[in-house]
Amino acid sequence: MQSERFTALLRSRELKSTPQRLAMLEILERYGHADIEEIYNEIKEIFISISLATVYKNINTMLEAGLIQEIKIPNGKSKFEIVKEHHSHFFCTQCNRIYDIPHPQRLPLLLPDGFVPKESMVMVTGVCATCHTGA
Amino acid sequence: MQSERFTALLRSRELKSTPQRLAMLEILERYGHADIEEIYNEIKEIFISISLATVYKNINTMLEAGLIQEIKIPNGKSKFEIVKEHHSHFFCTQCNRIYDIPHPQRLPLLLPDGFVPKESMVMVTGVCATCHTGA
DNA sequence: TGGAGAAAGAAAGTAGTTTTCAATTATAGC
DNA sequence: GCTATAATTGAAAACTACTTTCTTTCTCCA
Repeated sequence: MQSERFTALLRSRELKSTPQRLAMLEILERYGHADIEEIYNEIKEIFISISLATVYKNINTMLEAGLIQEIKIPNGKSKFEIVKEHHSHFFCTQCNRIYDIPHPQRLPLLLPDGFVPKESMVMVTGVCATCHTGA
Repeated sequence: MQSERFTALLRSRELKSTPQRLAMLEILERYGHADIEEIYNEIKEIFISISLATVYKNINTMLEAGLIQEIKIPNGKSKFEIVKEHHSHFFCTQCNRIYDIPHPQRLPLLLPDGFVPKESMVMVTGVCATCHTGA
């Protein structure tokens, strides 16, 4: 079953596997990228009395565990995604959707002497194919 | 005088040149990158009774006018900077400072068919020279 | 330099997020 | 499977960041 995977994922980071967390991960996987509001609205369909505080707490717990990551959106609310291979993001300013795009093989970065890079993030804004072809 | 420049800058975007806005621009220039709190604390030294609402309103006004821009910080508060030539950012996770770095000449991006890029942002995290050499 | 319109300041209001605490639940060990 | 323990949940209150409203003051063009 699907949730076995997420249970294993949670346990691998010493987090308890609760139905609420499993549902959140399932939603994140289905959406690809979702913000707090989207997650809360979706999960309420299953757990009618879930608290928004639980959603926030689990987001923070899973962020700290490195299970999910935050994507800061230009002039918008943060979205979250399950951590996977390193990639870049395309943000469509028309439909507000986020798309994963391959991360450039080599970012030709010119860092000043002594600067030690750890991670690089690329965010491209523009218009996606669906919006552009006027669908 | 210094403020003449900022007055011209504000007027070029049809914004009135007020002492508060001039001070904010001066602070932004001096800091390079500053968050709301830093701006507010600095400007209070000059305008003891300035309202935080004024700072927010001016930030938003100048953002909309394209005079300044927001930099979203991984796990941190947004910083603001005066708009200048396109560049990338380096965020030192040790001292929390932002550094401007040259934007890669050519970002080797692989966008799906039909996607039209408009802007690209690169954020590099790591440790800056000052922190790395243990200064 | 007078007046229209914009901006400032103060205070109240809103949104988003975190904390607290009692009750419940997951899981490791038996 | 059952139990103990520690973590998680939900509800409410609290907190922080930001915006709105309203009145007063300021900018700047005629």
